[in-house]
This record gives sequence, structure tokens and C-alpha cells, in this order.
Amino acid sequence: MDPAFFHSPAPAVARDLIGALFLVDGVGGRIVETEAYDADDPASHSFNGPTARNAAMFEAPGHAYVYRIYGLHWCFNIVCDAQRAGAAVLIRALAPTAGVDLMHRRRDLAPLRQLCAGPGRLCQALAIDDRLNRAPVTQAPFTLVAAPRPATIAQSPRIGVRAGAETPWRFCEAGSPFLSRPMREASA
DNA sequence: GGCATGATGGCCT
DNA sequence: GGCCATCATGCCA
Repeated sequence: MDPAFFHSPAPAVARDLIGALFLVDGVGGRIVETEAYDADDPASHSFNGPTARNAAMFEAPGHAYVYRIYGLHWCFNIVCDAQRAGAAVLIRALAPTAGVDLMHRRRDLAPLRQLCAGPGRLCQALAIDDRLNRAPVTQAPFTLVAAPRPATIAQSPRIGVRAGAETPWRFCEAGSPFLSRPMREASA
């Protein structure tokens, strides 16, 4: 994928990544769930400016930002927005397509639907940790290929955030069984 | 199905 | 000391 893909603001990149193929060392699948964050966003790690932890968010678009959450899980983001620093897209869930057996073993034999259904789970399945922080996602060991056709996108507030809880910057492939949580009903 | 809780690190006030 | 962009497990229904 061309680095220019990541030059747009975070919500646009988050939307456009739905359906893209994402692999680490040939293991992974199609992206079915993302969330956008930027520096004006009180839910974002970049909201209060650069720190040692979030330094990768201020790299050029197309770099990885990997951080540890709750002391034990990893979360994987891609820096975006060529106009303003501190924006990134969190990859939250994949539909597994490649290296399913290996992911199954790494995930302690979790069922297929839960192999990559959540930011911590997909990092475990793809063996992502802080060694990949600040690495360019346009190069090995990453493979990132744009979606062959536009997916049907559903949109909702983000999961697990308090500040900015109303901002609808979660993007999902509508109807996918591999989401971290079902899309909230947009009732009548 | 829902809800409560523990694990556990780094950053914040 | 409290708060997290989380997950697995246990209990109860």
C-alpha cells in the first residue's frame, strides 16, 4: 500500500481500511473493524501532546504505533493525517484468512470468530508487540493491500472510551461475524 | 445471556 | 492512587 493512503484525516483512513488485507509475516486477514483518533480528541493518547509512550503517533503517516494497555495486552495503530500530527487508526478486528492454524495456536485454541476479534486478540494472533512500534507498515514484515471492492460500512461510537464517547469514529464491515462487539442497533 | 472481577504496566493528578 | 482505546473466567439466570 502506498504511504499516501495514510495522508487523509483519521476517520477517512479508518473507513478506507475496512476490507483491506493486513498480514504480519504472512499471517492475518481482512480488516473488519477500526477506530479513528486524533490530537483534538480527548480520547486520544496524543491529546495532551507527545510523551515517551505516544511518540510513535507523531511519526510520519504510515508508521505503526503499538502500545500496551491494562498492563498486559498490545494494541496496534497506524499513524495517518499528513496535515496534522498525532492522528492514528486503531485496528480492532480481522476476518482471519492467512495462517489460521498458527493464529489458533498463538491464541490458545480460541474459536475462529474470536481469533482476531478485538485489538488485544489480534495482536496476540499476529504476534505484534512493541518491537514493531514505529515501524513502517508499508514494508516487511507487514503486508497491507487495499480492499478489492468497497465494503458496506457501519459506523458507531468507539468501544471503551469515556472522553469523546459520543464521537462516531468506529467503522465496521456491516454484518461481519468477526467484530470485537456487535454493531449497536441503529433502531428505527 | 448478563455482570463482576482479576491480571498488570505506564501515565496522570 | 486512579484511570485506562482489554480479555478471560467465574457466577447467576
